[in-house]
Amino acid sequence: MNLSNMFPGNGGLASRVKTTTAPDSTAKTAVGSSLEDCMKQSRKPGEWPIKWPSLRKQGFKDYRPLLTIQDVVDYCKRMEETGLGGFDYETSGDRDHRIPPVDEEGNTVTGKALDNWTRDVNLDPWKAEVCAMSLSAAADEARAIFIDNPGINQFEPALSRSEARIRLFDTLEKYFFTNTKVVKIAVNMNFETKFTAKYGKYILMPCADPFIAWIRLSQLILPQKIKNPKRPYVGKGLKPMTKEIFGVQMSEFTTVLSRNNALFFDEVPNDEHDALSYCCEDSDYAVQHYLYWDEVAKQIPNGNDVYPTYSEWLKGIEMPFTRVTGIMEYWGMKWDSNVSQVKREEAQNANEAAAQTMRDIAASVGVKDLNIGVGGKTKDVKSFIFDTLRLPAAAWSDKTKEPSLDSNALMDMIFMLENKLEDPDEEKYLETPLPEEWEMIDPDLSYQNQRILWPRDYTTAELKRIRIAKRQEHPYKDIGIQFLKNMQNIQKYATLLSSHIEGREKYVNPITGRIHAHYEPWTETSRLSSSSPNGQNVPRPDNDELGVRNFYTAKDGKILLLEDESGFELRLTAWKSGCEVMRKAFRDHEDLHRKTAATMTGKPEKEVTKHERSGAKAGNFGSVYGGTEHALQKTFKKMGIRKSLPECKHIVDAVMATYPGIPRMQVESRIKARDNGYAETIYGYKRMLPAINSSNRYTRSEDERRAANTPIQGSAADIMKRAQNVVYEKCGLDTAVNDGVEVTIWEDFAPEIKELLSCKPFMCHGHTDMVAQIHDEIIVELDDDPELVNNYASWQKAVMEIPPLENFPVQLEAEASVAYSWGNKMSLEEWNNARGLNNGTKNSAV
DNA sequence: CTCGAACGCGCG
DNA sequence: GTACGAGCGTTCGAG
Repeated sequence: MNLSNMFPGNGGLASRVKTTTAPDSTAKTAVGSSLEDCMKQSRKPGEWPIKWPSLRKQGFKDYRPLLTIQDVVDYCKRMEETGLGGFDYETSGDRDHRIPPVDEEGNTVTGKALDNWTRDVNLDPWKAEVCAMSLSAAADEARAIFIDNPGINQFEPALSRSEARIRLFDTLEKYFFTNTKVVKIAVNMNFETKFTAKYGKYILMPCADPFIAWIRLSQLILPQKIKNPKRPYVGKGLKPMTKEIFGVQMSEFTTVLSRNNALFFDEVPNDEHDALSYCCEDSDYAVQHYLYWDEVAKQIPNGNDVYPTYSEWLKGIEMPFTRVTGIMEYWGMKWDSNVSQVKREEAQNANEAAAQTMRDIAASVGVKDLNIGVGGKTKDVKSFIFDTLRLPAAAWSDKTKEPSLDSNALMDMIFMLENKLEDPDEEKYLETPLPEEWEMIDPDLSYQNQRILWPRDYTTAELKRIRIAKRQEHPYKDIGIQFLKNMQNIQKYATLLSSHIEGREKYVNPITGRIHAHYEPWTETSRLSSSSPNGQNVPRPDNDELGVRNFYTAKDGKILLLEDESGFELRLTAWKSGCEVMRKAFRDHEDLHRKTAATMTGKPEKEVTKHERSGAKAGNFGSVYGGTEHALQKTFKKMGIRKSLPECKHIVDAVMATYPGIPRMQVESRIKARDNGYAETIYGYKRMLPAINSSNRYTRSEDERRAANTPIQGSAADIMKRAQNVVYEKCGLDTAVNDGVEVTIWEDFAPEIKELLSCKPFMCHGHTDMVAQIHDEIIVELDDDPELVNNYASWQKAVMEIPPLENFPVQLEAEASVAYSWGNKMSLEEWNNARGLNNGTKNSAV
């Protein structure tokens, strides 16, 4: 073919590569002089000496189309030779969703509105198709496959487009996705995972996502270049990073479209240079970035044998995990709009009733038409409480010093009114017994002057107690309490309504009837975060009269299987702290909270009450966070329990005395973090702690608590990621087998994982689908088939219970529940009984 | 009118 | 000033 057609005289790809690198004399090093500047600075703790890979010169671009299935098979062989398989999809709205990006007046939208349109129409796997894609076996070369674009380079033109697409993905499944000799590389593989799933295929190991690599590495070695640590990916997409690392300006999507008068990529003629280069560039640079950043990652050692460097951690855990977020986003969870509608009206009525009561109370003291707002916390309401009624405040904001009206403060204000307190600090005097003769004592006088009337001298506390007892009731005590209680109500229902009902309902996908929560790994501890809507903060049934979790249901003919790591963070604390008491407690299936309660009360364990145990439980959890008695007191208040500071201190002390490894771990973690400048998880994720050696005591102790907590919380995240990677892998392997593909299992998996992956195929796309993760819990949607459900549950339990390291001192334990709607779950045993399967676990799979 | 800060609340 | 991690809705005031 005549390549000169693809590279027109001016502005062609080859010339563009030259002009972007050559004239820039400063671009001698990989990322330009600014990087040198970064490295010149004295190394702070946690910064590694990195030998940056030298900039490779961009060669002649060998970009060509593949026209037949045989071409694709042949190129897969080529990728097998190099071991590299960059790939990338171009997607366009399908026949039913080709809505032009115009506003109500017919003008083409731009900017943010255009981004939203693209996301909705072109990037949703339920509304769009893969119209073209590319593959790359090496730097500077790539192959494009045009399915829908018009022109002479169409893939298998004799077939219908849908048939061509199906045949293409079948071919890729057989020779590419399941090929253990090729690293499947995609920038933002979350996206590729979703569209691969659309065609029922899975991206199997080994695989990599350079986007994850360059951000994770930047966090460690180029923190100066991350403007917003909470969104470390901003400004770090493929195009800006390619410009920064390789000095190459990649084509812009919108430019390609407008040059070709196209609204959708599949309208760009495939025999134009634009279509070919745009398509191929992404795969080419996916490969180049992968090779570049892996050189960097290899230089960062990890503190464990399983993944000796950051490179192994990235390749084994973190990059493959983008497949997991992708598959969970693809499936989402079914949302029952009918039930939610009924409950929404219920909440609206309750809310309106509370608002009316509040307005009536205000009117009764002469304030007409009080503006309640949605949540009952407008400044008019605040003014009514503190200026009109003059109710005593219970807490104040640190930043603005304004009185607080959160649920704790409301509870405390009611308590203060009931007990005639004017200041929240007076609460402690209520514990002081009131002398019998209190009525005849004037606490404002002194014993010196009152020898005749006072039988004895009184302590300051007693005098305070008497003063409180002698006080008049607050003039607005009754209506004040009534008003505050209605505020509590309105707050509760307003949150449920706006955040959890309306806030979720608006995300229901019209095609699937499901909510596809978004997941991201960019948290400080490497946990997942979820958004749009957040799928990880749905109210628990014990705290939600409306039962929002029940709006999430299994599809007809399916069940939800919920499997959680029991006592996850405490088990990891037992590992990390080396605490023998804790390890033994888990080994012998003792009740850890009861043990703490026994220390706390001095009672034998079996005499501990439920109430005492729940106090100890809060203390045990608090210890994982480096907690103090102040924080514990707050936690109790949230639980509706009032405890004094000394009581809380007593609980904290009891935890430390029961499990002496915990305070030891806190000290050790702190020392280690001071030396390293970072905290590290079980498999090697590192969190920088820039203030760990700060002279500011407050910020330093913040980082010290993080130093103790991150290895626990982050290790939990690492272990969940490994488990979910295995779940994705198995579903992909079994699905491929089901498609008649011969599969092999990636050699680098640990032996126990290999064993679990190689059991008889029983999973399948569309029948055993991972739909959510909530930090210690995996939710899958399974066919309502007892044999499948029991096989799956015990298989996944085995995966979740794999010892994280050799000779791991604590056994992980996973517990399975089954639900038809999320809020109504039963144990697997209960479900089996309900299905008449008393000896449920027929374990043919494991 | 838009945007960010502050607050408050849901989750593990 | 006193707990780790996260996202979202409301209100309000600044620009």
